[in-house]
Amino acid sequence: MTTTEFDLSNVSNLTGAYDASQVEDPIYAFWEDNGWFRPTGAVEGQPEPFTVIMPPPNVTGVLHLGHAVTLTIEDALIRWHRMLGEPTLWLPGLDHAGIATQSVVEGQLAREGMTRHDLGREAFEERVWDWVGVTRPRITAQARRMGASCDWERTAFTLDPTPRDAVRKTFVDLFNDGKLYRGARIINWDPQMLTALSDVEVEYREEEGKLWHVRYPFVDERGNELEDGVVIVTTRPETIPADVAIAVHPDDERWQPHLGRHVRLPLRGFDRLIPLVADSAVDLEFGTGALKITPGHDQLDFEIGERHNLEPIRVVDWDGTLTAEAGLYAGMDRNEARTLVAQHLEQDGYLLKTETHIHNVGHSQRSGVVVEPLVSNQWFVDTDELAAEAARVVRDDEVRIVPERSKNVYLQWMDNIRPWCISRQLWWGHRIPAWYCSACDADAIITADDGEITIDEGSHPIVELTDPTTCPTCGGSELVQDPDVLDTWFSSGLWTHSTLGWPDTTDDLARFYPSSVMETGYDILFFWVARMIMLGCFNMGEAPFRTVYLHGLVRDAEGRKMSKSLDNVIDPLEKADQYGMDALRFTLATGSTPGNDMRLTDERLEGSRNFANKLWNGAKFVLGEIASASDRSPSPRELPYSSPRSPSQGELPSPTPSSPLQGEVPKAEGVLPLEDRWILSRLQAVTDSVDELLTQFQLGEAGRQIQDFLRGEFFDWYVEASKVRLRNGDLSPLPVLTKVLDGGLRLLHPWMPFITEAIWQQLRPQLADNNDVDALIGARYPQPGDADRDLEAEAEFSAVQDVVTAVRQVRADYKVQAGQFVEVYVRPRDDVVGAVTDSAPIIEVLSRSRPLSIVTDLADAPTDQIASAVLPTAEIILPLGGLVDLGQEQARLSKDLDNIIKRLKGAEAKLANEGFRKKAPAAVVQQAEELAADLQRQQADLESRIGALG
RNA sequence: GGGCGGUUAGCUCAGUCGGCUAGAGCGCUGCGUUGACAUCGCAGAGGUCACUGGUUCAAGUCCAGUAUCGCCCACCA
Repeated sequence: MTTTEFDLSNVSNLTGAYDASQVEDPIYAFWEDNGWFRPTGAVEGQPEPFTVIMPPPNVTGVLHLGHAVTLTIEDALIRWHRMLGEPTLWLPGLDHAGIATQSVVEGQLAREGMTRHDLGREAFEERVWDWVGVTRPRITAQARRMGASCDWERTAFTLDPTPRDAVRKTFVDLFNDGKLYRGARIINWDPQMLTALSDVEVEYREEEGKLWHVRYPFVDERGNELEDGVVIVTTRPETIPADVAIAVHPDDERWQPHLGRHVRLPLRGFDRLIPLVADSAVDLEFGTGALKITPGHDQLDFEIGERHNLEPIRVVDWDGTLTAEAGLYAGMDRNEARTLVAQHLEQDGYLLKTETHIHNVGHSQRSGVVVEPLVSNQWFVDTDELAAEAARVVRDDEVRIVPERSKNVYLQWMDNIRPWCISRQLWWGHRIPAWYCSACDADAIITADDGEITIDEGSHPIVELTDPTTCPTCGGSELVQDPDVLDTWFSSGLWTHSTLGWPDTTDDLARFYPSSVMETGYDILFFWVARMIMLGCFNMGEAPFRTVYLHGLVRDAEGRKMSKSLDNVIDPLEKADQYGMDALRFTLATGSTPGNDMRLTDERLEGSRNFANKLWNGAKFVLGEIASASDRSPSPRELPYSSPRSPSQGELPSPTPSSPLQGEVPKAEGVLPLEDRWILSRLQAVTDSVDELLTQFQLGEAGRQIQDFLRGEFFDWYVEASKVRLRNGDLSPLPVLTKVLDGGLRLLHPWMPFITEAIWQQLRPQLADNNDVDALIGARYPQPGDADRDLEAEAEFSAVQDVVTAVRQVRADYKVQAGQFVEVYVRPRDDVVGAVTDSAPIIEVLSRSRPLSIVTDLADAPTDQIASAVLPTAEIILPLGGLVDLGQEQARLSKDLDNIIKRLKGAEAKLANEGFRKKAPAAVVQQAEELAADLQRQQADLESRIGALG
């Protein structure tokens, strides 16, 4: 692959700290211009591709934190697999988002004093397309800023020709299969958007309402009202005009004698009689045990009505006002009517009681208004068989859901699924591909004054793959297309294969279906994931992805869900401007575990930014040293500590590419100093762990471990230790510095792609194997088994760290001046596993800035005016002269001793336990024995130290 | 009504297969004008792992229950 060079000189005048704004855009262009986002290694017989189909953002939206999480996680997964050398495809796209987009544009029109009806259907659609023309590039630009390494050349849109064909074919196939039908059912109606909704588009919120106790009087044979009657409770008295019965439980003894009798509607202007029927759906515990049946405005009542052949009456109109059926209440808003009806009931003596009542009220997810259950002619998908298969593939683990617990949520939903209402009375979306014959369906086709058409009951839809021109029944050629559009999730549900060319048989489809991971928020598990699995299985005969990864919601610092009304929405791009995109990504990726919500705070973002800065500066140091070494070659023993051409602060020094470091890191044990062996082994340890974690989708933990390694081990210890060797010209640490920095950058790249690439571009010429690839995005990801762990070195260096920390602690305790020369006497315990066998690393870490000398024989140590420390692997003495206070020293050591004794007791108790010795694994027992022995030695040493003080 | 999740340091959160003294960041205390970095370094303080019981040689981790906060689903009007 030919690539253009990434030139950091484009990144002008970096001063001070890492400046993400100077780096991110050029790096992104560098990747994209060099084709890194296209699937790589597209060769037959290559590893199975790793594919992610991006959840398409709403075309009119702006990128919010949910998208930011999605893009971060998917990009990290994609980059990891790309670096593993697998062919990777990340396919981006956008969703036309029917109802959401239409409501945005209608809002714009409203501000101009218009409605969509003023424009008419065609002009309105044009208007939306214009708007989409503005927003579409905006949202893709935002995704680019995130660093998303997706294949923009394959960008899909749900209204593109291929997804359109996919919708058409799916609709026809479902119809011909009998899984799609049109009919009058009770549906959720949005009286503001004036459209039907599916069940999942209704959000239930607890609200305080009123529970009215209303008496429906019995009448005698002549129709005169009697004193007694049936008392029901209702929350919606305005629907009384639509009542068709009173239902009670068949086992309810209170009402059995009255079954079959009639009561009269207790409302002014109504003398309609309705029967008392029995239905086991009635809860005899609730209220009075009697339920008014209003099939036109309640789901349960509709079902009861069907069982008793009771025709629904529609008393609430599409716009939420009352219909002519409501008599004197006609034309009133449903809430207004509710109040007035209650008032009348009270005045007329039918209202027995009013109580407050907390109940769940359904609101339209989009408009927020209270949903009205209405009987309406709509298109439905019969989901029974689709759901059974969709449940099976998850139950059989053909599709794995992460986190695992979401599997139950999914299955429970699938097992209780109801028909899916897919028609929407909107203009923006996929027009329903059904036609009606003007002749045959003349009665069903209703044309309003403004020319708009609705299709009534009893129609005969013509559903074919190509637009029909003649009626198959009468041969007539006057056909009318269904005016409605499809639920936006119908086309999104096909996304997994419509983006790959389906219904055509394409190479992409063959190669990339099913995709590897579907990553999205758990909040759209039912909306989207469930539908994709149902429709994917139906169309393709195979589940659309192997794994579903569900991430949690991003909340504000107080843990609240972000919402416009709370005015607590955090703009990810604003945060990226402030802290850098890598910092934002790292924060989002490491901020939570799969499926758990996270809070985003400035403190966390700051922490990530500081980590990026640390990395930048650490790399700057390593690169600077490489540059100096190159300038002053050949003799590494004569390396000056300072660089002759010291790079200006903040700028990454550019080592001369023509003089890379000579040689690979020596492999043979014993050749390398301890700290080299240690850091290389630790690098491998982190590599192993990260591989394991990523395989389990634990991106957060993996990212944190890499951070801990780079900061807590590489920069804090290895780089510090390396400085002595750089200064005194011993065996150069540069090969190891280079190798570990390289490894760390590779490991971190999926989380922080920009800064790692920027640094790596400068490091690349120094790498021993720099010929294979010239961008980190395509470099090989470190693998388990790349190197052997060196557990001995890890143990021994750990002892070095203990010694160094102990010396620092003593110095801090006695407030030894930073520049003050101090000797340190160390007696390593060479009889202990992991003991320090060589004092050089201690010197290297410690002597960086604090003059000291190390004497490894305690016999030579002074006995007066000393501070000391006892470690499992060594004993330490520092002659501090007048700084030492006998009482303080005694207190310090006694505290240590107390601690040791406490732990020793615990260890001994454990070992004394017969069960432990018998049942615990031998290694664990041995470990405990060694610990006890260590502690005993430390106890003895401390006691003798304390004794010497007296 | 059913289901799920959280409860670990002052705060926000990790903690993988049950196993050494339970970790990080922020905050806090002390020291530090270190030739990568003050967006920093070093050292330190700070924990009954919500509670009760159980399993186990061993429990933050597994089981049962309780409390509490949150979420999802559901045809109690």
